[in-house]
Amino acid sequence: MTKHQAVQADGSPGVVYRGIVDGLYRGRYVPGQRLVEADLTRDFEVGRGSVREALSRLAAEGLVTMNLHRSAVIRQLSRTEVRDLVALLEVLNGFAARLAAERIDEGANRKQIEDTFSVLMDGEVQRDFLRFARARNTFYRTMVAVGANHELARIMPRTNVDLLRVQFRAYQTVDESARIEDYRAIHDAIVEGAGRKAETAAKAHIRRFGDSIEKLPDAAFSG
Amino acid sequence: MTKHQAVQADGSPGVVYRGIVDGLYRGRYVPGQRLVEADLTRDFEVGRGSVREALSRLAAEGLVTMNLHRSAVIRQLSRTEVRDLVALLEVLNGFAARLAAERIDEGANRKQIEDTFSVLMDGEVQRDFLRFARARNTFYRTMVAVGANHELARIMPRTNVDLLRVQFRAYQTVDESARIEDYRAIHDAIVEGAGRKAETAAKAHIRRFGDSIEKLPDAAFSG
DNA sequence: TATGAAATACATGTCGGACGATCTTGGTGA
DNA sequence: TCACCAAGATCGTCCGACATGTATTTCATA
Repeated sequence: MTKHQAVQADGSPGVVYRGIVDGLYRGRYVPGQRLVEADLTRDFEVGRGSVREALSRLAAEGLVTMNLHRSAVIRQLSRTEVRDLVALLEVLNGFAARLAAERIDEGANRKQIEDTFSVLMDGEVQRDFLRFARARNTFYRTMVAVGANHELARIMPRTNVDLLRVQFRAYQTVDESARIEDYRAIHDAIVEGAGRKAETAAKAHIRRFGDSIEKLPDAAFSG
Repeated sequence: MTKHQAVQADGSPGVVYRGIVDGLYRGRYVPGQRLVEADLTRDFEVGRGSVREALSRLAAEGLVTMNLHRSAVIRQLSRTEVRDLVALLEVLNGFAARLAAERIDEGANRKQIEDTFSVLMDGEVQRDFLRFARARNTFYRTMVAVGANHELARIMPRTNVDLLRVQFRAYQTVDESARIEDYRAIHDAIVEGAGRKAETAAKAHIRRFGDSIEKLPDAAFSG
């Protein structure tokens, strides 16, 4: 009698994990919100153990913070944390872009980059926050995959870009067209195989993004 | 009756976690070795839940790999993985060194750097593998702490430097004195407040380390 | 003797319940 | 008003059970 689990490909913790990340993007969860284990157990219909495992994975990635004997909370970045994160992302994305450029001629890399990029440039996609966010994530993920540095791939998801995105979604951070141009510059440098140039372009993009966030009012940040 | 847990500062999972990392350095565990949950439960006298949590933390940091329905295994790096890791460390350590240099004049930073560095330079410490490993970890940790980028601090431990160290312990990788000189160069640049220089020195050190590892025989790697 | 499939052993994935520890909150008395 | 204590909320941890999947051994058969 399998009244018990109908194991997903990734298992129960994965269900919870993805459910929360997805809920974040959909606005079901917002930064600062508490995540009580018992509630999640009920909502996702899994054991508390699985919930706890999902939470600790999220905590490891910095998406939630777990305070001892107090419920987990969706993390809300302070000004300093955002600055730190952006500085780190500048370095990492620069590295990723450089690697991708250096390996653009191997296997199906070029095609993959161009395919995901073309989705990103689709006018219809750009108009839908959710679809665009997904397309952008895919593009970045492809960039990392093409770079083929497994350790970087292991580390990247643990930089809470998702959090950044969600936290500042309400604010029109960068002027749309400028952002698109940034992506194009990165893409062009990569397919051109120009490592140095790709690195610079990626870094510049992140820096611009950081600058625009600096200008936001305090209300956009935590404590 | 508290026959139950005598909660450590960090809790049962922490005990297991530290026990394993420590066991790694002490040679109790070696790369490739299987970690059976039941055994760990017995050895550390904690519940299986705690063991599992410790294992997933270790897996998140890349120290062990967990295959579905098969026991966890202490990770053994292949040549490619080592190359990838070294390349990433070069970027990250360079970043850390630069930040540290830029902030050397704030608070007690200078003193902290010099203190931990002097331990590293102690002749007696250098002769003891375990003590030296600890001193080096402390120095790097201090460097990151001084740099004061919280996100970097969050990411760094997740780069399995420990694994690198242990896996190649048997081989005399770099000539001792050269290595010491590298550290000195990094230190000097940092206390000098020369960000660029510190970054270059740190990167150069990692690259030299990587080069020396490239020369090792296949037996030192997995698959 | 070689071989392939079934039976078995082993270990993990997940659930549910239980209980102590600790933080928060709200009420109570000086 | 304020220190203090009781109650509630939640987490940290342990235990036992069973399903699920992998590895190994056994054994009938060619």
